[in-house]
Amino acid sequence: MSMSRVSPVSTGPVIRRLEGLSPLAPDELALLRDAESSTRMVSAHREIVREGQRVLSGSIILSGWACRVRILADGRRQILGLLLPGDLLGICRHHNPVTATSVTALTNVVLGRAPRPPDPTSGLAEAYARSGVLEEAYLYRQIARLGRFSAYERIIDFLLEVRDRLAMAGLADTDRFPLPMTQEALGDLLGLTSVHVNRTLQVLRREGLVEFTSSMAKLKDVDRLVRIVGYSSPVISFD
Amino acid sequence: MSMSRVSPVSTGPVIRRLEGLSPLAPDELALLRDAESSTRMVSAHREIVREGQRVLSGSIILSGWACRVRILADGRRQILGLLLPGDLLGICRHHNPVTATSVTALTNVVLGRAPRPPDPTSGLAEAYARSGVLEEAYLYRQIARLGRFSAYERIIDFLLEVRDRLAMAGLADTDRFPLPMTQEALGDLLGLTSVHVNRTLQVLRREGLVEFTSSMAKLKDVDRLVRIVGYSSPVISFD
DNA sequence: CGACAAGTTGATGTTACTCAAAAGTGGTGG
DNA sequence: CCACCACTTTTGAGTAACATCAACTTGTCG
Repeated sequence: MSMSRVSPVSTGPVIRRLEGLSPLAPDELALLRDAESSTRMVSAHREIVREGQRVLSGSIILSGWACRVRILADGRRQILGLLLPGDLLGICRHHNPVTATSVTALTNVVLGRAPRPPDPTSGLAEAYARSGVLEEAYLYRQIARLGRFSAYERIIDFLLEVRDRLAMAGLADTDRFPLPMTQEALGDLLGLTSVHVNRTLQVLRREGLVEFTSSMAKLKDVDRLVRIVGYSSPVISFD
Repeated sequence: MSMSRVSPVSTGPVIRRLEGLSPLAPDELALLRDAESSTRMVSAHREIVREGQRVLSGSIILSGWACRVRILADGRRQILGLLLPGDLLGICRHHNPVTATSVTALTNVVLGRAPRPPDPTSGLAEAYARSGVLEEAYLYRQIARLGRFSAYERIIDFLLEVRDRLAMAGLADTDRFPLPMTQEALGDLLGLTSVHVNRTLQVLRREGLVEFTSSMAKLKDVDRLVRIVGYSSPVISFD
């Protein structure tokens, strides 16, 4: 990835993120801007797609947070992964007609229709492919988190991942970013109870590692957090 | 999927599995049989690919068990997912050059070169695509297992998944199938210590739910096991 | 037979869950 | 503006699940 490209200040999260994944031609940028004109709104807690439903067309998250979720027979809930602004949803990697998971809005969400790439070698197609690779990487990270991390580590690792992901869409400072999730939802994501999330967050605050104010998280010592969990950003390619 | 197709008795696990995913033309079957002639052997505990390596070409597992694995900085190990006979490995969904995870042989493994599908609409391409969808479904299941299941439930759910997957390759009876993993490895997969795996297996045996003999598992009451964890096989499509 | 890996057992410690209630927060309508 | 409501966060006390440590036993294979 070129390090010298300067992004214009005014682009939205979608273009920001996808252009960060692969350089886009002017006509592809135009396609993406079109996507932002035909939108679908989903309010918080509503379902976006239901597990087992046929996939009709791909979408992009223009704003808001959503999650893939699985509800167990006895009501337990596991959030499998997050979908943040600029993330893609329902991009058929061939023609798999059925969704493997339900997707639910965590906040109010605005969806756009993901434009079909002009051809398979276009920058947009490449960006979609890399987005898919990243999504897979987040799943692997989530598995390692749940399997081998303590509550304390899970929360730190999660915060660092979210910061990284939001930064790709231009939505995070180096140390501050929105975190519009209840402690209940955090528990469902990290395999914990909301009570234990609460207590662990208190520890992190008391240690001066993080701060939370009105749906914003602030990481007060990123280096230390990174060292605690051995965090590293996923590598996509060496091009 | 057609229910009336009768598989020949003598096909290997690869053809058995892929043909179950999508009907294959005679020339595609020939390609797969070729794959079984140029093989690579990897002995147990050896690495098959290393995280961050460039992906050269896709492989198929002809025999043996492997796993995607992540090692944490302090040596903790998490097995992210299993790769069983007939499973694909390193199929580029576009040209993602880098592996997201290491893959290690759990037993001696024989790999074949995955033939390139004649064209994107061929049965083989469809089978590869569905195999990818399944792999994703197993990741989601693994997340839910680690996040919301007890040790007892994790083991049951895992056994049912393995039985399903091996059955697709013709390697499982309804109630009996190979399970060539140490309790240590099971722990690394299910986010538990080997000691706790051992104790939980004892409970399952005492309850008459499962039996283990020389690397084979026998499920003695599948219905009850299915009900305990609310198990259901992943749905691929409605074609 | 010997050696090494795998499985088993016991005692103890820690992490995280459960249940229940209190305190804080934000939105809505009178 | 205030009263009310639902939701979220916080706190406390007790408990269950799982980890840790260390030893011992069993199996496997040269």
